[in-house]
Amino acid sequence: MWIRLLGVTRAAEGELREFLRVQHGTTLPRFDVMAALYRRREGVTMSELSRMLLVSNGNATTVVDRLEADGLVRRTPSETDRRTVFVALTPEGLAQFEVLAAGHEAEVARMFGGLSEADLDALTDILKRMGAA
Amino acid sequence: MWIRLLGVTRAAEGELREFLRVQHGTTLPRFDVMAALYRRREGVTMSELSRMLLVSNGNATTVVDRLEADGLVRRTPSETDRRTVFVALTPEGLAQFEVLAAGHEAEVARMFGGLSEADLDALTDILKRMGAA
DNA sequence: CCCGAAAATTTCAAACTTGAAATTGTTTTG
DNA sequence: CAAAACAATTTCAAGTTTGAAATTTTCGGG
Repeated sequence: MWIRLLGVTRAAEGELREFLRVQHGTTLPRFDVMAALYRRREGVTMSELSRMLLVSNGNATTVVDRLEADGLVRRTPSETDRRTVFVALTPEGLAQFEVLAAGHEAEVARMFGGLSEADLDALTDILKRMGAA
Repeated sequence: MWIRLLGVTRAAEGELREFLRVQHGTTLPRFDVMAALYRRREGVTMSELSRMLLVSNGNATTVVDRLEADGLVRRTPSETDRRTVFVALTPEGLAQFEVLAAGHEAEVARMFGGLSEADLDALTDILKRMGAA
């Protein structure tokens, strides 16, 4: 079961990676960061970001560094705690992400188009319980 | 659904990575390669290996390079086609993998212990159909 | 107030990963 | 047969990822 889960996930990730690269000239980690920042429009701290994406702090730092250099993301120091930094999408980042997201959505739908509603529901339900454990 | 699938898989991968690192001083990619070679005891070509693991050829090369340097894996040139190379576990690799595999098995069982037999069957069934698509 | 523990982030070295290009070898076809 | 197409592997540069160490800052107890 675990082998199969890993296989399906890796194959899907590979297709998404390919899609983002060929159609949009970007990468999966960049997309992941932008998606997290899109869901939390008001901005998140670096720690929150790495927890959301299940990656290390150091990793979040380098991806954000690159996005910031490209003007898609902005760092804002906290007023109340000089250790923390808030990260948020810039207007350019927001605009670019909305294009990406539409394509991404369609690509995911295409990849899992073969599944019935019942399968999707059953799968979501089981995964929810797995995540809770 | 996709988000949840990715989340569950990443979390499980993270736990396995941690387990392999702390308990056995090795890494997930090394384990993956050794597991593939264990399943195909007679040896596989580099191309087969990267197809089995869903990674690029270049990636397979570097992981095998390291395992070979550690004496866990052996490269043997093909007699009939001078382009291809067969990779297989050495006796040391085999012995080490059997220890790793026992721990890995227990760790996977522990991680997914909360699921019922019915859930496991349903999940396996759906994943099987997804993989076929 | 001050010191040590804890927290947030960055830095760093090492490993992993990708995709493209280069290398070498095989096969097909004109 | 020779040239072109195809195949297997490695090399390479760039990016990703990790976990540990370093840095800076906050916070709590003495």
